[in-house]
Amino acid sequence: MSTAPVSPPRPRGSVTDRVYEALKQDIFEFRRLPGDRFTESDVAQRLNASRTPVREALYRLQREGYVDVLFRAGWQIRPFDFEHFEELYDLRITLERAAVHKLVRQESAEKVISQLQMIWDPDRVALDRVVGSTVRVLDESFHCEIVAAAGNREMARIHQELTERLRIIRRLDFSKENRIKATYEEHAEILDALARKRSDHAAQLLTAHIRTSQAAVRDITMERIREAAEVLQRRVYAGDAG
Amino acid sequence: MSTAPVSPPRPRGSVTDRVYEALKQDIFEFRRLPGDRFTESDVAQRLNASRTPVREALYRLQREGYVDVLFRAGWQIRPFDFEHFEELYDLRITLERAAVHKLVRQESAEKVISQLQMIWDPDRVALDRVVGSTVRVLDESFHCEIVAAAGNREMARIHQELTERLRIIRRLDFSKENRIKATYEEHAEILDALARKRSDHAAQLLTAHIRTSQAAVRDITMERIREAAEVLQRRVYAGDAG
DNA sequence: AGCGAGATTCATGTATTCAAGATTAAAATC
DNA sequence: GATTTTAATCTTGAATACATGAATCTCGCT
Repeated sequence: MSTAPVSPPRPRGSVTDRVYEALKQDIFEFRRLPGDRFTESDVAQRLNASRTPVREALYRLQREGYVDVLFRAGWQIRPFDFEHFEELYDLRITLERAAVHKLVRQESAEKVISQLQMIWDPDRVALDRVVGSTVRVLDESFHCEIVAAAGNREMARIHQELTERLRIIRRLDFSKENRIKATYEEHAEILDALARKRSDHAAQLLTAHIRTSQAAVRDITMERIREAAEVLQRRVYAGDAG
Repeated sequence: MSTAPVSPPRPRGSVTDRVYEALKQDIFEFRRLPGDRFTESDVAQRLNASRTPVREALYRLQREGYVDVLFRAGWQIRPFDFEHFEELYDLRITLERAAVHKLVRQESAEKVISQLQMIWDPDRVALDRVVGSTVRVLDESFHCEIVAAAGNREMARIHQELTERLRIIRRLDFSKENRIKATYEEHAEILDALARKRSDHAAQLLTAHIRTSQAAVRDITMERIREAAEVLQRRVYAGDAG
């Protein structure tokens, strides 16, 4: 017993992975809307796969909270539940606050912090040229790297999952330039506090930073969902629906 | 769109669920040891099922961190990684501390706290008659209910998962009577602090409580695993192995 | 005996088929 | 016309069959 693993893990290019990513994109791009119902065979046919990998992908998405299975009656995109998103944000704050406090006690902290400071120096960046989608990716990695650097792998994993689940609404935050500018400034402040080992202050700034983003997103989301629904509706009436 | 779900969720008695529970029990009871390798067909034959539900159960267990799939080379019980358990404990502390601070601000707090106080009053319980396995269940629900009462469902869900994953080693904590007595006293103290809305104090007590349990478990676990391994070995030599 | 090439076995990943019951539509009745 | 009954359809859950490639074993060779 206790033989070490010898072969590589599941290959990246599996059908299951492809279906999983495609479905997730569909949900993220609002091509499937909260409440929409569909069947496994539907998805299988659309994505040129059999039901087996489709089912595996759907179960993964179910565990991650994106879809629900209705016993012998198809699947459903989990309806938007804003209270739930609020709770996700809350949990994110809890985790990142804890991470900050852990981080200042790690030896590797300085290195990570100074690396992040290179990226988030508002003076070195042409703020009016920054693209929103890029900032979203950078913002995600800012928060994830802070948590990862705290040294608790499980915490980092949960936080990573949270980030994925919040992505669907968080990216709306970077559609306005003032939010982009604010993000740079706030990140710089947080890093400054971290560099000085002022973990309490850093945690406080981080909390405010996330809360701001949370509030901004809350304002925008409903509007966007309604827009997407209208576009789809129009497509349906024009006879262009699948 | 937006049709409400009409049929009940997946029935409890599904083959997948049965296989899932059986495998988890095997792992918890040390009938399958960390490092052990096995195949899907093995499990299917043993549990009288086809490979399909076995695979679904295994993937669930994989996501929860109990097993690994080796590409085209079978499955493996994830080797014991004590650092990882330490991290799980750490995360548990983080979540429960946050929950305590949230809890004192909830209106429903008083009710939950006084209910728990009924259970964990050391004066009302014949401590020498308490059974370890019962205390473990009660202890789990003590911590879970505090987190649940804080009002963040996602936090409660993650905490619940943590509890499950730690169960395999946590139950070893209640095999000695002094730990049982200490558990009652510490829980009572925590509840007292909560009732007085001293969340800082409660968080501090809770942290110490969990750390104690963590240390006690750390001492016992290795010994137990070795014992289980010896028993199995003996069975193998006696020709009684499956 | 030690070693290596090739065939074979066996593993998971995927596709297909079968089963049971929920949904839906039609038909029959009041 | 409204409502109940019934039959056809459709859905997921589970079992089985097939494909692909890794691991292993055999057999011949040095």
